[in-house]
Amino acid sequence: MPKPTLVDVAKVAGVSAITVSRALRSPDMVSDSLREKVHEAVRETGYMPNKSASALASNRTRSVVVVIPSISNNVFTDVMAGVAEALATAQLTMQIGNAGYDPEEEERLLRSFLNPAPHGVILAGVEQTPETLKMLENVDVPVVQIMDLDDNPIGKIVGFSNTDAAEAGTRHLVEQGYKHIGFLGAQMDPRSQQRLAGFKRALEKAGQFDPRSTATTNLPSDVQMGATLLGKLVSQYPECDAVFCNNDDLALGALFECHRRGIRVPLDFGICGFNNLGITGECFPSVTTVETPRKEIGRLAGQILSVDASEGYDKTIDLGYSLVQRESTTR
Amino acid sequence: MPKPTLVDVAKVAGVSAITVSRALRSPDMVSDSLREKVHEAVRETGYMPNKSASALASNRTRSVVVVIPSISNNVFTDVMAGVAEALATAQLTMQIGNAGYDPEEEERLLRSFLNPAPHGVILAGVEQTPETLKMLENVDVPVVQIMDLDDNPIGKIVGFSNTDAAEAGTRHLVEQGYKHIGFLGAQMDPRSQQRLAGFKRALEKAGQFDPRSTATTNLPSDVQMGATLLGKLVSQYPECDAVFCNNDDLALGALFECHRRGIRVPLDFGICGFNNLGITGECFPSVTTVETPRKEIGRLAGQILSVDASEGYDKTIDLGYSLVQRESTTR
DNA sequence: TTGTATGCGTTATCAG
DNA sequence: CTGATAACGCATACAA
Repeated sequence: MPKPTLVDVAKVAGVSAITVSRALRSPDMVSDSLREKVHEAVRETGYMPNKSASALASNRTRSVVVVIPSISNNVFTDVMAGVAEALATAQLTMQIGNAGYDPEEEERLLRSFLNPAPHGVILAGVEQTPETLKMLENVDVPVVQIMDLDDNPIGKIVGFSNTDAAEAGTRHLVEQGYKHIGFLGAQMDPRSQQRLAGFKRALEKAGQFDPRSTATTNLPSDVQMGATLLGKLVSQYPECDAVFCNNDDLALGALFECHRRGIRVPLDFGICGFNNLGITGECFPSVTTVETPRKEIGRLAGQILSVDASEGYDKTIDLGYSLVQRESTTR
Repeated sequence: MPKPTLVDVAKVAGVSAITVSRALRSPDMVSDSLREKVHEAVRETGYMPNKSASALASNRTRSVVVVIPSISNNVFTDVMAGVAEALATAQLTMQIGNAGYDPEEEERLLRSFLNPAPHGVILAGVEQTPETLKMLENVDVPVVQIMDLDDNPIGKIVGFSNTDAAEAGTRHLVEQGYKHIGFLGAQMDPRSQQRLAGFKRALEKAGQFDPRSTATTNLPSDVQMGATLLGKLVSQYPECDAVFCNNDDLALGALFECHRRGIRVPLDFGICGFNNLGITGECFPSVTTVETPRKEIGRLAGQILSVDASEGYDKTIDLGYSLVQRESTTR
């Protein structure tokens, strides 16, 4: 008996196909006795629902599309883990798209993922192309944006203020008595730009901003780039005695470069990272960083899309951030 | 005109629906003139194929299922990136499952992913449950196993010898003159066990194996665990003057712990990691490691599943490994 | 609460 | 090379 279908199960249970369908999807629309019979028949036949047929008939899939900027960035794998966790309890699956920090690619991916309509969509940030917005509207699918805040999200948005978070990290360096603080940034996407703005704001408030203080690139962010950018920074801004880094990768690279150059951290030079990606807490010296609730963001986004009526949630949800002070800024 | 279908396109092109279908899927079954007309009509209408309908009718999807042991392990995100790259050119998508190093969970995931049948399946290692094997056989879907080697793969297998790779790393430590070499291992899955076997083999060949030399745990592998395990190792094996680590995370943790304890690397203590995850090349001192061709493995697995007849490929493909010597073992 | 009829958009099959 | 017709397995709308 190859691949039992609803009809096969129905025959075994002595009911109609639609009753089986209902017993599985909306158990309380079916009487207790029939529900029991149906479940029994399902077990007996080894029935597995055919997702394509279901999607075709209902014009909806049971999967949530998650389009992230980078699959090799641990920030987003943490988010994905959170999403997966939330979706699992609702019997939903996750369809991942890797947009490579490119809104056009995001659009292309969505175009291919939107037919038939998925159960929901999770997107990073608020920089969707106009075409993307139109598509999303046409399909009428619930959307959750993440990793940022906005007063007018497509659907809902859950994240934190990148500007405020970066300001807090920078302010911490100021409070520790560093006088010439620089900024390291790679992969300068919109949220990175916001962090740069937060950095500037903190220094301007402290009256310490110097135009030579930022070293950035649009190349991908990694440890090596952190070392490179630190070199660039100290050569263009020799008085520099601390850095706020856009990302923990860069902070580690900066730390290692300091080791190589014999610069003492935190005594001569302070380092603050961003995200709290784990390793910053273990290296020597350990690195101060701004922790972001990545997994929690993913989980909440997944949760919102799991429930039928997401009306219980605010349209903008700020999950905040927190400063994790460690050795690299404690002198 | 909401959601144009094949029929809509067919009307515009003045042909039948099935011709449109063919023009898109098997262009050379259709005359040049009609093919042109069809493509024109597709553009005009903005047609996007409905995957559910296609899957239902053909009983095959256009997506490749990839079940990996951990989504937060960069080893596997590198693999995924490779797979995605290969599939993109063949208009295939990737469906990811996160099995958490649990064959039973792998089985559950596959069960839900196998109806309707995907275009192909990629699995890590060779430790599938008997039920998984049976399911795979019933569905008759092409399977590629990765990250290991085996003479009797389910379908094809592309990877490298974990045993040989670990032996090479350990032998390198021997050759550098270290006399009391230990092993650090977390998340002791089957491939980790193979590496442990390779470690032992190298030391036995050198006549240096000591039963106190291994510190392992089944807890997840991360930098912190590397530090913990190093502590355990030196307390149970005080003469220890080098470690081969099952993973770069552990190697970094060991390195940082050496810093904290004032143990000089590489002078007093040698460290060799596994995988070459990038950061090992940037830290201070940089860490020797055994490089594994993760992305290439993913890419090749994706490629094999992209072509109709994968007969051009051997059933077992060994992509090898290579030792990357750095400062942590160079004295 | 349960069942009947019908259609979802595509592809397989078989004719022409 | 092209087309007509019939599935594919399930869910929606309505009826009972």
